[in-house]
Amino acid sequence: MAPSPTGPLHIGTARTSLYNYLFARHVGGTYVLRIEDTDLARSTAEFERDILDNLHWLGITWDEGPQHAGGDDIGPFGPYRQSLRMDRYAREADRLLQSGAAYHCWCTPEELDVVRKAQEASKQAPRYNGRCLNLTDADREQFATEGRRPAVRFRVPAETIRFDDLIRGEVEFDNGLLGDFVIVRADGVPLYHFVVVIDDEQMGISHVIRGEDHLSNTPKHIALIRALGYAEPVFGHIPLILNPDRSKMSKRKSQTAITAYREQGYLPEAMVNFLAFLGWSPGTEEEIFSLDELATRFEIGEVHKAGAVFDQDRLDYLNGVYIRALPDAELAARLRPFVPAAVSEETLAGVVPLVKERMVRLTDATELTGFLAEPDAVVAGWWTVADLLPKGKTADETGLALAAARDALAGADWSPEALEAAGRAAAESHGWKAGDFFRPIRIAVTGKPVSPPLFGSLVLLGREPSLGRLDGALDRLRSGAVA
RNA sequence: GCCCCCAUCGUCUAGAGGCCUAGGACGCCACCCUUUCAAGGUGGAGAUCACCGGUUCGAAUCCGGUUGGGGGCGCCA
Repeated sequence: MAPSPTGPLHIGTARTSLYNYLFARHVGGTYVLRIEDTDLARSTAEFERDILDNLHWLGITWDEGPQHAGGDDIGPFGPYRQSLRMDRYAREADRLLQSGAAYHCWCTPEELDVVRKAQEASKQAPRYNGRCLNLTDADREQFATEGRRPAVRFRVPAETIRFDDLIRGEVEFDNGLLGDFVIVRADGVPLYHFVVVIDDEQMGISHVIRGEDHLSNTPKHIALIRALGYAEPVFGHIPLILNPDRSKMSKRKSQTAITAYREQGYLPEAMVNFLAFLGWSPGTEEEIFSLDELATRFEIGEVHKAGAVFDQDRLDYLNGVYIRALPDAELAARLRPFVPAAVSEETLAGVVPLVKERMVRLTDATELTGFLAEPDAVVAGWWTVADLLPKGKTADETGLALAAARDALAGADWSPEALEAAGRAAAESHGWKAGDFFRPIRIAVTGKPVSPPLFGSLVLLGREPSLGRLDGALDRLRSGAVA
């Protein structure tokens, strides 16, 4: 797996990492992580940290590579950061230059841009025109005195490249259609297509599993591999994750950062399960799998060829499934970062059984437990007198009912069972349906028409605060405030 | 423009010639349960398997073409 720290861990990169992980674990191989940070201008330590942290969060572990951001490498073929391997790339570039498989190109970006624009305008394939292929020494001297620095271009042999893709089977390209591409920039920085091939060889990579967007880059890599005399790895190109409009999933149209999902309260187990099924299925009707189970079932050859739309509804459903499957104590621990600090450990433990079946994301706890953390005045601000009234009931009628409810509850033991018994008895003697009777209580205490189970909520809030909120509601009702 | 890849319900998918009058899940709708909302249960709508040819006794499954979609063609990765 070779992420580039030019942005936070992307959904697509996470899924590619996952498939690599599952494949490696399934076949008992060695999983290597390499940081592709040759683009110094865009790579940051912060993004590297985000990528490694979130990979850890998902439970994806690797055998070789930097284990933590800024940490030491593990493995015999390091360093595993490309920025630390520049001398190796320079040596290989020299070899190619020596053999004539590569040549210096003195064209400036501006000149290349002009050519490319012209090609596009005349509906031609945008490719290098080979201008620097047959330069004389005088030409080169001239360019040098102009202050130009040459880039290194690979002379792509015009031949048909065939390879057997793990997922797509036989694939064939005509490299005669390709232009010579740059492998080392004028400033000496080697480029992706070049370094990836060198590292794969030097790190003993046997299987390259990556996104389908690299399928048409593969013939370039194979040409380079042959020119360098390397062993050819096996390639597997997995389908892309798509925006709802079926284009490649992008930041512009979808939420792509794993961190964002993490911060919104998605569970890593749900994320992994969801991602694994975006492009693969075990061929049965089972759908809930842990990472380990996935690793034992996963077959790279079963991966689909077509892209898969990222369906947030399905992720939400899976997240709910995983939340409900968590033991209460475990859920409480995971909820801690998402509930206000004002909510005590005891209250949190008590609230878990009440909210467990009502959550899609961990962040839902903030909403569900707000009435426990906020002061009375804030909670009172969440509703109006009109909200209090059950359908078809007047303010006066509701005031009478709420007063009766308040008295009944005040006279009961402060336990869910006793409160419910008292509440139901009061509702019956008042002649109201339980649902109508409980509505003003619910709103007065929790501030909202939708809440966790009422009597458990009352117990969690406590007797005095609960009765206080009921009294406050009664006052507002009696003062005739119409809102 | 050129090259490559792909194509089963809205979405994720099962399906590797007869088991398919195409199965499951999400979402949607209805009902049940129910103190709200969920969760759960039951049922339902939803796919002429992109289209057209061909092979075959028989095709969603094999072959060809068409159409549609996607990806690539950077001194980004």
